[in-house]
Amino acid sequence: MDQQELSTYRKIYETVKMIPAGKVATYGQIARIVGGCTAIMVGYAMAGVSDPAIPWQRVINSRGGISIKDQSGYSLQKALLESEGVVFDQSDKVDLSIFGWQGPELQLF
DNA sequence: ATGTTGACCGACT
DNA sequence: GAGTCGGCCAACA
Repeated sequence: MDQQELSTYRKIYETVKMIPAGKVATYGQIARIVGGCTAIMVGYAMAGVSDPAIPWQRVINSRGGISIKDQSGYSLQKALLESEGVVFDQSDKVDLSIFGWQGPELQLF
């Protein structure tokens, strides 16, 4: 992993840290905000995270669902989000029009 | 080096 | 809604 990749990963983590509690963002959204990386890179970055300061659970897929295949990881993420006030519907999906993070621009206001 | 998979996305049928 | 495809790129065998 060279310096450019480390920089990109740092940006990913910085961006994820900006997501407020009770809100969620999608992999593609993070990738667009960071720039120069793709959604699946964000997924890899989240999988390898060890820093508890990073709210990795607030990153979900574009359909508002959890993408973790591991069952325990899946239920853990869902539980963490529900404890923050995020609501899942009958299909285990989050309504992004309600809980979706609008991006870092919103925080300037 | 090559092929496959993946906590993915978007467009298309 | 479901299934397919191409694209992106890191990790792994």
